[in-house]
Amino acid sequence: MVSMKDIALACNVSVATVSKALNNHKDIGEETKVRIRETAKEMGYFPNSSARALRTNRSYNIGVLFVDEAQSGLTHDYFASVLDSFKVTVEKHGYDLTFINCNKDNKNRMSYLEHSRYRGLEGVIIACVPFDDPEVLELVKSDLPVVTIDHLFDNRMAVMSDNVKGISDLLHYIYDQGHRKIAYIHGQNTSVTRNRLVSFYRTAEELSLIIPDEYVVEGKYREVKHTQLVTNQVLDLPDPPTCIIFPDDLSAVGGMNAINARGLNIPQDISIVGYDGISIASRIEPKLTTIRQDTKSMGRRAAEKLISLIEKPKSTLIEHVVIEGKLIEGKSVSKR
Amino acid sequence: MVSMKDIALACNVSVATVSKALNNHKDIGEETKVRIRETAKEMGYFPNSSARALRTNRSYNIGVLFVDEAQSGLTHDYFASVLDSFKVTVEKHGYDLTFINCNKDNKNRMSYLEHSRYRGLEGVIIACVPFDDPEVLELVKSDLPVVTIDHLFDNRMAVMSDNVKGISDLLHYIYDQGHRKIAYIHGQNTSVTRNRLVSFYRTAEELSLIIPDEYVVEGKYREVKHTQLVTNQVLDLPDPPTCIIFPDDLSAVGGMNAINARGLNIPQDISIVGYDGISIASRIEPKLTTIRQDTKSMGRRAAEKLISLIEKPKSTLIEHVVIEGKLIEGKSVSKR
DNA sequence: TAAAGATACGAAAACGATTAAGTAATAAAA
DNA sequence: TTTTATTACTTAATCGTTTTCGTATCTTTA
Repeated sequence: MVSMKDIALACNVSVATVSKALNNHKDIGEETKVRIRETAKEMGYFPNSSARALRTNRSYNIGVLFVDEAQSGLTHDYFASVLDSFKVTVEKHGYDLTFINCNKDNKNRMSYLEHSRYRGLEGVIIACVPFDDPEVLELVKSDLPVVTIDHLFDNRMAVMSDNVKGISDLLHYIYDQGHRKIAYIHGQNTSVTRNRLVSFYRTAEELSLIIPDEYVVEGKYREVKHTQLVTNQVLDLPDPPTCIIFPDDLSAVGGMNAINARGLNIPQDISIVGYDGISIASRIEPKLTTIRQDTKSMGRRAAEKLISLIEKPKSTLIEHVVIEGKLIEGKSVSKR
Repeated sequence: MVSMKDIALACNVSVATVSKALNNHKDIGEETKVRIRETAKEMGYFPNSSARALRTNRSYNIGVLFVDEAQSGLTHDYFASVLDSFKVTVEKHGYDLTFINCNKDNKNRMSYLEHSRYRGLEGVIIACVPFDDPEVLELVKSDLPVVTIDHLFDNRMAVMSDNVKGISDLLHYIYDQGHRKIAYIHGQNTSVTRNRLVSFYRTAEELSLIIPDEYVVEGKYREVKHTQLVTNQVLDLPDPPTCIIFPDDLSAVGGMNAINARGLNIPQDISIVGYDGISIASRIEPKLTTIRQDTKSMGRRAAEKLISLIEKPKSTLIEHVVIEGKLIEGKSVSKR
């Protein structure tokens, strides 16, 4: 590896001069700068990030904390898409992305915070984790810049999908199609779910809809089997709904199967909607009516906010960015 | 941040002693070691990876090169799953994962190799990229340990899904169900596709199947729209097939839609199969018959091989690891 | 013409760790 | 008892940068 020393030698200047030339300091003569830069390029020089980080205490490295049942949130369409957009944006600003080790069964492992310090990470994006995990809390309480996705912590930057508007839009749409008996199979008890539920009931009230308790049941996100069970349970009611809201697109597909298995047709016999707007929604038949979350904006905004927090901590306002989704009209809701 | 200096001061020893104690060198007294370790823990010490990397030239950091239409391969189910398993395994061995910046439109950007050197990456996993990209070739030709997924380079470690056996199993299965008129909508011209095609024709010959040229057409991986087009083209043939093999599960869903739109039923009127075995395959109705690629093994083996290459370059055999997939029998192929 | 300022560079310390080489002090061998 | 090993440390150099503080040379200004 060619270092500044080599360039200094080749150019007959000191290492300090090389450093300053490459960093465009103003106390180096113009022709010297040019000469040094050219030699650097010729010799194939690239800085050593470790040395630089050691000296400047800046790693230009951002941590990613994604955990799900499969250890990382990578196979989770929605979060993978947010991460993707996040990655593109931080890279534009010269940062790299490193995974925070979340392999809890390792010997000698560090906590998330310890790991972040070890790698000199300048900030962390947290998504798709159990937010009550003590290690997550340790991270959130630290002085490290942090942005969370779809979860609110006091005094911490967060980027949220607008679940309130999402559910409201969905319910309004279903109502406008003429439905009055609407069930909601919601996900497990998380802040996202709670927000959606609140919005669901509030919107129902606005619309003067009567929602029997049996119409609102807990399902599981992204679980086909369990969703089929719950769907059947709802359909077995003496007075079944004419439309079901599922926790997400994937479980909606599960619901679809349960419905088809009963010989019912979507949307003639029963209407359904999903949530997320992942690719599968538009690929199945009938196309699923759903809320497409704006993962691209979410990732970008999260990145911008985090970088701002890193680079100008004083002047950056801690806020909760809420990103609206968009209703995607498929063919899964009938007009009544 | 507390450094070795602080611990040395607190323990009344030199920094060197601290370092050796923490790294368990044998020339430090047992009680001194214990004392130092305890103080380190109490003071909340964690090593500084930059300093260590600078000095030892070992970063314990591995690069990930994943590119797809959405900039990274993250939203690609199959590859995300491989990466996930890869990540778990490298973390078990104390390595971290950093993305290689693949934002081609950045000013001042480095090539993949330059970026790897800059970050001191010790090895790279390459997947889901255009393998004829000059930058990829530069990386592959370098002295950096590299493992590729689903692509072969001379003298380079590769982990491949067994596409030959996969297609063969699939064709045998379809044949055993009584089908004789089998079409193959294959993906774009890549090495994976070529392998599958060779296997398709060879197996057809084994089975004495006659495959008219019109039955083998180029589709696109993971493209719903285009697949629908091609599917219709095949179904419009004067003598249409009774079963269609699609390039992957996602495009199979596209094909399904085209078939349904014609008023045909799967599998009564026409049978179909996919490839990949991603989650959607088992969630749609009818369940898709497909080849589930063993992404978990692929990721794990890729990690083990790469680490072996890093830690004992001399004794590590460069080889092409081939991982078998498994036929998943759904309900999308009828018995004739 | 002397003092002050500007310009262009260099010397050296520092970041936090690792490690080869050296050195006391003690134990074992001659 | 002297020599040699062994043990348990320390010293100091080093990795590749950045940055503060000098300093020599040249240009202005009084």
